[in-house]
Amino acid sequence: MPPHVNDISTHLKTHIRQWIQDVFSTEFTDEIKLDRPPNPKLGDFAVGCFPLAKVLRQSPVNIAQKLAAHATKTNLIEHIQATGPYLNITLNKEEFSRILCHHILNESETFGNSSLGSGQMVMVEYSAPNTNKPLHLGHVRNQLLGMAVARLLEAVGYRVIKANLVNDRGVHICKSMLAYQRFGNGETPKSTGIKGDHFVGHYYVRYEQAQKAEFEQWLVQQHVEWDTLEPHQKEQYEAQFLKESQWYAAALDLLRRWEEGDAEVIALWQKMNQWVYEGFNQTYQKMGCEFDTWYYESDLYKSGKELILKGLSEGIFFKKEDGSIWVDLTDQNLDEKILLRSDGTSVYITQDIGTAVQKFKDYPLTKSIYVVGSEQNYHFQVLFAILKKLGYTWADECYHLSYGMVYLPEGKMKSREGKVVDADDLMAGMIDLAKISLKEREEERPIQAEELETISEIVGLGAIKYHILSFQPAKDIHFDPNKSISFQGDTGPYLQYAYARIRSIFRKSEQDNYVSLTPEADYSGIHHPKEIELVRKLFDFPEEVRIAAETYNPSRITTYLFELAKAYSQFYHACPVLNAENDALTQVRMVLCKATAVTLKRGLKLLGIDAPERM
RNA sequence: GCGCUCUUAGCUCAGUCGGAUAGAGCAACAGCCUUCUAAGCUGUGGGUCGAAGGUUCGAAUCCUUCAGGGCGCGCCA
Repeated sequence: MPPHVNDISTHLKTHIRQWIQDVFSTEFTDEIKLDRPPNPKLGDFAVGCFPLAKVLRQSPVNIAQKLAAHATKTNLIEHIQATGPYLNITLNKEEFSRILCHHILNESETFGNSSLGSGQMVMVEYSAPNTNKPLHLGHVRNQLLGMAVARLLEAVGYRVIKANLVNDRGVHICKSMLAYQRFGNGETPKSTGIKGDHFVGHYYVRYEQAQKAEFEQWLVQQHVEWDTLEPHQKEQYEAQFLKESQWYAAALDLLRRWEEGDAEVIALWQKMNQWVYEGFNQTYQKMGCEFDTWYYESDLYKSGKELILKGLSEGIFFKKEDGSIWVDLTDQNLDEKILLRSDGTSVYITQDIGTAVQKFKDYPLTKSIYVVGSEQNYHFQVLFAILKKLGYTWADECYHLSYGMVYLPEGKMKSREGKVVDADDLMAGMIDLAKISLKEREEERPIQAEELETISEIVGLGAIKYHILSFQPAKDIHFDPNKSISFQGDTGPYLQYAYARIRSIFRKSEQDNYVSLTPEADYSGIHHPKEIELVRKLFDFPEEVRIAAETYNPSRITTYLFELAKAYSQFYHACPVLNAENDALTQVRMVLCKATAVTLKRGLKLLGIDAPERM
């Protein structure tokens, strides 16, 4: 085998730089961007000469022509052509595919990985559930995003700490506890056969119902016609009611006793939270969520107070007449924000300040990422600004990975009103649909009962995960449970199907040599446009992983994988593998198939999606 | 009212540093299973990139204004 180029893009960029040096006697130090020409006939790569035009004070068309006239071929570079302001480069397909396939098959599980983040540790905080109700579609988005970003960062070399910050205290937790005290009759998840988080969530709903009934009765006593009120009047009445509500008072009393350490209340709290964790863990396991460390608000809710007092003594914060402590962020286009109440107790952001500091004490982090919905954009601006004022230089390395709201056809999800898509229901529903689809195909593709279960789970979950992750994080999702997720077209199962077809080819080959197949082959047979398009797509994967990781955007990967699977499906249709014209062509197409399978599996893995051996 | 954000085909979404003719999927219509899985492939129709200005050789992309949607503006979390 002739000596070959290790890194195709480095080879191209080095040569392009050399040509620029030769023709214009100028060293071009900026990044050279390799694009793809709009029409494959123009070449495999394109370089726009616009950045050069500025430096050289010549038209990009001229530059492209001069470079093309001077450019020299190599083993890899077959043809260079100027088309308008673009320098189009056509590679020798035998070399291109040979180098690439060797690389992919040798790398295998690590294809696409890089070392951008080596030596750096980053924390990704995600999920952040409340322990009074089950996980819903909003958590699903959060968790899929958190896991995908964690995996992407690992792929580019970061050491990643996945953290869960559990909201396990507060009046909302006490509400479900109170309802359980009053209606529970000693029932347990075990005695009722209900998953623990749903069991507790049921009592939270019972509380809300009871308080709502009390409210309606109260309105009658007040002689108020609710429907005729203006919004601000409604707010006034609601506030007034909360002061008089027996139910709310009882919940607050439980909270007070919890904070005092009342043994009976603590025991109940621990028992009910334990039920919830058991339920959450089932959901986490099914979704593929993992955590390296857990933070609990019950441990942290008083933290941050000392930091505020220290900041006060240093003149960073100020005290108002009533004794409350504030920070003035108006110089940063933000407002004044309260940090400690007049009675000296913490507010939400006080605790977040303490927790942020704690994370950096616990781990030598270089980055700290918060996966939290866009409704808290302002909160995090304020939080990071305060940390910076306190003098923490790492405040600049804190990043709010904000994601858009999830809307149902009837509007925003409201858990208090039961207007949610439950995470467990969603997954079970999609798995059922996948099972139905598999059964419909049972005649052509017989399937055993056990395999039916595992494959429908892989496919159903794949459909959800792909769909949710295919949106850019910042964008809102309008989700229709009945219509949004399908198994056809631009979907998770489409990618899984491409993978399953490859595995099927290997099973049908003389001996299933998927594992043992080496990249040794005669690549001179590669010439079909669909083969070449597939090779081009495979080449793009590492760059896509890099961009997705740097921008915390898994939807780059969904888009890429769909294009890869589409290129493969077209190849599959046009280019017989086992029935190719000759054995050498079969061999090299097998290599292409394996390279595709490796890449698909690796890409799906980054998204937390499994690749089924058959479907 | 103030701040942030979004608006691309009937629907759901891509579109990298401003660059070649704005792309997919779904839905609709027309084809393809005696060849490796038809959850697939091929083809057709479908666009004033919310509107108007501006910057630029060049704007879906940057700036301004406007319209419409969303989120936030608690001694809540």
